[in-house]
Amino acid sequence: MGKKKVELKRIQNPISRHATFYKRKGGLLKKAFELSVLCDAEVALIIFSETGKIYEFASHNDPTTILAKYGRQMETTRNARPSSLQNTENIVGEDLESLTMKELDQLEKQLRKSTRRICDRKMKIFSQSSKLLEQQVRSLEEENTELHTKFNTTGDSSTSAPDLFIRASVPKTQLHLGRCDENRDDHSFASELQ
Amino acid sequence: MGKKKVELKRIQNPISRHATFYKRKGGLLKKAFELSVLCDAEVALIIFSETGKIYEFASHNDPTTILAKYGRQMETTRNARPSSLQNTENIVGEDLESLTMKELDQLEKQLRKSTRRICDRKMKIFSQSSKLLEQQVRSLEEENTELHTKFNTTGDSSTSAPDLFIRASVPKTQLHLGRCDENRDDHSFASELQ
DNA sequence: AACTATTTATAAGA
DNA sequence: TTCTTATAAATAGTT
Repeated sequence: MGKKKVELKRIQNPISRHATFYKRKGGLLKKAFELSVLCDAEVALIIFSETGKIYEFASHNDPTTILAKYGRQMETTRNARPSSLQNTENIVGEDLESLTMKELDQLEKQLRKSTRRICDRKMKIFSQSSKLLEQQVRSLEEENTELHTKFNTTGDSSTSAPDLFIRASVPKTQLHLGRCDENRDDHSFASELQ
Repeated sequence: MGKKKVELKRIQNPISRHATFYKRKGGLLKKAFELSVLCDAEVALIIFSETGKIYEFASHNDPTTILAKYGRQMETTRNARPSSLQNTENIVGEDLESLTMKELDQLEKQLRKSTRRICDRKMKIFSQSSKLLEQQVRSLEEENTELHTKFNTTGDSSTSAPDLFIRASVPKTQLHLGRCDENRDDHSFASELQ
């Protein structure tokens, strides 16, 4: 729609290209706005110029929110994908660019779960070792007391001092630790999308 | 551009509204495409119809990627905001809708950091208690041995058994645990946006 | 969906 | 960029 019909290909002359960009950008934004008003539709439009300048239009919410909604919709639409999620471990830090939001979310969930498992495991190891150590202490104390009684000897004060300190710094309630991150929120990013 | 000039407001008649949506949607998508080709610009357009149907156009990458890029750009643009991040604790689980991607990212980082701190703290407490318990065990063992030697008595086998088990299940290397989640990736979501 | 009468967008030029 | 103008495109109302 101009004095001449234009071919649909990249405009070679940089001046013309920029001029056309300026005009058509305005037209596109205007039409996006009109569509949203006339038809009560949700519209998000983002334009990057060659120089990286950004132009946007969003009808109802901000573009990010609309993107989120878009991402959620896509979840249900895109059914079959190269299923790269089976061997999750290999993906991390590598091929993230090619993953959908849903896949990234699943990945994050798995990583969180793994971290939690590791943490749980470490806590369990500690908890067990503590239990055994305490058991050993009790056992030795008993034997010790027995020996003292048996031979009528008085206990050395240097051995009972640390015992008091331990009871003060590690109360029984702290030893029942449960999960490492029991308070984490279970709501993942994608499931919060609106 | 039609037989009559139209007022810029929601079209009341649902039939007309839908017809107009259908036509203008096509026009908008076409123009978005043309702009991207003619001017070599990156364009992302997402349209939701009243009925929730989704229509999209994305020039270079998929809309998600372009919108992610948009989000990153916005970070540097949007400078001053009602600064609700000072009292982070109050936000979690409440007002998330109103936050920008950057703010959400900061929030996530803080939560992760908090979780890590809690975990670190728990590990430290355990580590210290373990150290003290081991110290106590050594001390008691010494005293015990001393007593046995002193009175020429043989040690009870039931007290030395758990000791062996502990050494087997909790090797020294495991006791130096460092951070609870030392292997976590430091790359937050927003900083990965391209 | 198709058909036109019109309105709008915009290419080229200043 | 911004304006002007000739022309191409889009589309409102109708079938």
